[in-house]
Amino acid sequence: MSTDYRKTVNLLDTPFPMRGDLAKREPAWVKRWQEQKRYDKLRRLAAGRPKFILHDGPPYANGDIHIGHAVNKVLKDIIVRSKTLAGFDAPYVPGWDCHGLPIELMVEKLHGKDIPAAKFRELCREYASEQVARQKKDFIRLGVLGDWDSPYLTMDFKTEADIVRTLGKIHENGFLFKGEKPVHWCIECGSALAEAEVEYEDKVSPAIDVGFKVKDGAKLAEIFGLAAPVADACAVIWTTTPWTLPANRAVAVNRELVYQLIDTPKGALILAKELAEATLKRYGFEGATVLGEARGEALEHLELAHPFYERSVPVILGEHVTLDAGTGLVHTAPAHGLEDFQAGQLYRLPIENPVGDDGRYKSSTPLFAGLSVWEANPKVIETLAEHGTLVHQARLEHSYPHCWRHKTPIIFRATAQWFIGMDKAGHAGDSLRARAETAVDTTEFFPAWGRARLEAMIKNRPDWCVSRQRSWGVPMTFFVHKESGELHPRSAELLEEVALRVEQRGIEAWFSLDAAELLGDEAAEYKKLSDTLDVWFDSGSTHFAVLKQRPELAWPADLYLEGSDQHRGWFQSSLLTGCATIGRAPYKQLLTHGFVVDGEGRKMSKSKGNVVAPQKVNDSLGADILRLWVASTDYSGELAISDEILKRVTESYRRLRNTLRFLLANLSDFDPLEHSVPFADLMQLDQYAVIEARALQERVAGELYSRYAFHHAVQDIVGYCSEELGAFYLDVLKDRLYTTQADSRARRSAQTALYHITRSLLLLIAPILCFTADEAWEVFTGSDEESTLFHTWHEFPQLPEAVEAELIAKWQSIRAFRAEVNKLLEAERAADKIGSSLQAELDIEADGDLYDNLASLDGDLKYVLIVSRADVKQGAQTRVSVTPSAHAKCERCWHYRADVGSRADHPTICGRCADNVAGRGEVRRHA
RNA sequence: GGGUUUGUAGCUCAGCUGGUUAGAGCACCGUGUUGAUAACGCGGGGGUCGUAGGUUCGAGUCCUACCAGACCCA
Repeated sequence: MSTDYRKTVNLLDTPFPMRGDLAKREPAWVKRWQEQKRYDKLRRLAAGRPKFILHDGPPYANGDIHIGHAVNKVLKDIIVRSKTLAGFDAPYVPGWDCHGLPIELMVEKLHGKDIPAAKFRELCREYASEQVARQKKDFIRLGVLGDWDSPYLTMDFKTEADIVRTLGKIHENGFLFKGEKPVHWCIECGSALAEAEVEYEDKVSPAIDVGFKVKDGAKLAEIFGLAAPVADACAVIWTTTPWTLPANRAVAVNRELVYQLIDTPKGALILAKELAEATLKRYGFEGATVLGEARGEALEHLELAHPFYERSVPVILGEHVTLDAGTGLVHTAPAHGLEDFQAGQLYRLPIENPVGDDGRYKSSTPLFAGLSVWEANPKVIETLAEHGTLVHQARLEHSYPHCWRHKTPIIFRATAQWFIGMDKAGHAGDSLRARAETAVDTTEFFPAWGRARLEAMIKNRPDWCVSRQRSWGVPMTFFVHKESGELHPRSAELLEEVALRVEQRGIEAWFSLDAAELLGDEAAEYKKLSDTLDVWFDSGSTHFAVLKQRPELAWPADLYLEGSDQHRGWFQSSLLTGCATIGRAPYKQLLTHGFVVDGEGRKMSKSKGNVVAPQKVNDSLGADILRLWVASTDYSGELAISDEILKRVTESYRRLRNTLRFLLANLSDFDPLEHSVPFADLMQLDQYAVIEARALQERVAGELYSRYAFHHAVQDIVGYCSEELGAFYLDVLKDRLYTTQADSRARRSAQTALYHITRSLLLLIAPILCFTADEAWEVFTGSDEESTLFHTWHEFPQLPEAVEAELIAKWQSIRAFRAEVNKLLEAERAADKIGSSLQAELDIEADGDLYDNLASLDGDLKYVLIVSRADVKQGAQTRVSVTPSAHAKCERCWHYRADVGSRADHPTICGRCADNVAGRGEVRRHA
């Protein structure tokens, strides 16, 4: 009866299972790691290191997280973890954006609409808290490491106070001013509406064509190339809101369009050429004579008479003028339309708004004082007719904005608003736009085109209107003089007093404040501003409210990282508040990622049914798979996700996991303190393997992680596991690990190399596969208190550079040779001559360096090639002959050797195995 | 319509300043092994480099137009 030699082979097991079972096991790890307070422990460990501050862009506290949130948070987490491993103190304080309209709308939906303001704000606060809790749970489930016990919320009292202070600082620096701007206005509500509160419904309106008489007939003739001055000529506009005519300040034409002067029974009319025919038909003036043509730009500054007021209005140019409807000339009332307003700003037209809060003309309005705008419509038409300026009238059913609450038509109306000026010089003498442009210049962008995008936006953006007429928002805590409308001269000082109160009681401190408390007798002359701040101002101020305030953080941040939509959003609002308060951007680097799309590159939508929920991926495949998907995708464009893609990601994960499993198993009887072999004494193959591992780490940790090129890191790591380890080193190493004596130099040398490789590899994957890395790390270190986070990149041993260079060259040549041998072996296998490569024996001829390299391995060459015999002779050219071995197979090491059975007491095994089992053990020199 | 941006094997990605037969991992096919075994090794097939023009001795790499996407505006 023969011995069971399998038991003499070093086949080790590991508690690190082949299947991760991530979806099931991750939640338990999260729980345990939280109980161990790993984030806090890490803060203590990292104290004193150079800081790396990634400032979290606060997600809006409404709705469960979607895949885009997951991408964003995972990328941030990979960075925080990789920076930690790189030796930085990288605290991460997550945040939430808590004020604003969407929350108001949700609360109205849940609790109804007629709730007193104070109670309403309380409900909003409550709702936001619930949303934060829900999102937080999902973020934590993703493995995101951070200060989840004390995140920042824009509705924290302290934060609210600091948002107020930010506004104060901007005012002090001279960038805040009061202006006018048309807003959606509901007469019923008596207040401004946000876009989201506007519904479009059909409405019947009067549609009228109005003539604006040209004042200078000679100039007109010149423009249209006519010989004689034209009397009685009109520029004709078309409008469905006659009530806005009292506020008319101009007629807009398009620079590019061609206009005609046409002789009609109502005098000469100016119309856009392309619309002339249809328009004249409408008027019943078919067959009229065209007197001349001119481009829109020629008409600029032509003086016209207002259709019923003694007022002269100019022709202006506007790109918003199109051929969609009307006459190609557009009535422009800066007080009643956004485009009109913008055009008006360009031409410095008066914005004067004749309509009051109640939708009635102010008493100062000639002809229409006291009338509501709806009552005014027929009156205006009447008046036009009287003045002979009504060219045509009809009725039109069209889509018109309505109040979502009252279902009544709304109007556009200029109201007093507060702006942060872009071009107005601040007290320091420079404009915010200039500051912002400099700030963009000095910021580093990932990817680089982010700069162009932000630059373009800064260049073109209008003044920032920061005031809103809402209730759930940070108040603009200013006192305004009732008569003059000016801010209180002691605004800065008063604002700080208010801020101190807000710190204690939140924004309610302002809303419930009695002005007399701060102003004393002056209170009668001033009123509290009731406006709130644009929510973008809230999040745009977090660099001050969070980075500047929390001792563990620092200003400016090293990095902001958000989706590409935030060039218009948070990147910009933060840049502007940073520049307006402190004079520079609150970040040094800006990283942007694309949006998630489906496998076909289409955006996700419920209606298309192509939405991938992160919660679902977590619960089926595991967060590490989701994280690996994020990491292996090039985020600079869109990130595609689909079942197929996730399946491929899972395959990569398996490769990594199984590699780790093999490494851990073969290290399970290795104690680095006790068994390590000095690097210089390692077998050459092991030295080579360690050098390759070090090269990987240098590339991945040194270069790719610092450039945030995670998808390249994943490719390199997976490639390394497949090529370097699976296909070469580990495959070759198996014989030595399994068959040599457990504590032999040969085996400990291999294990020493594996130890370096494993430790390095686990730390390299740790930023991405946070669960798997720590699961493995606990096995690797034998402690469940341990974490990859508590360490920095592996420190590798080194040989003199020249020695290493020679070694690398040598083994590269051996591996190239090995690849050729594999092809030959495959041919033999195909010809049914051999099965396992160990059935083959090789007779090799080689010359030059190759000969030297192969010959230098002596008897160890066969192990490198995984054959039973490999003899090398010097020859003129490289030649390899493969022979199926004629010898018996050693039952223990599976090599086919002549000396199988040479020892009587071990008849079924080869000589070296006998030596390993019952002797002093074989000696390996090279591999 | 404007600004920014993407399009290389079934999937995810490489291909630097233009230069020999366009690479890798995974998937697929064949095969070996059964001491990484719902794993691992070996070999192999697979790409008109979105389309069409152009510049050049030579273009995936430069230019133009177009097509199909993405983000932000209008």
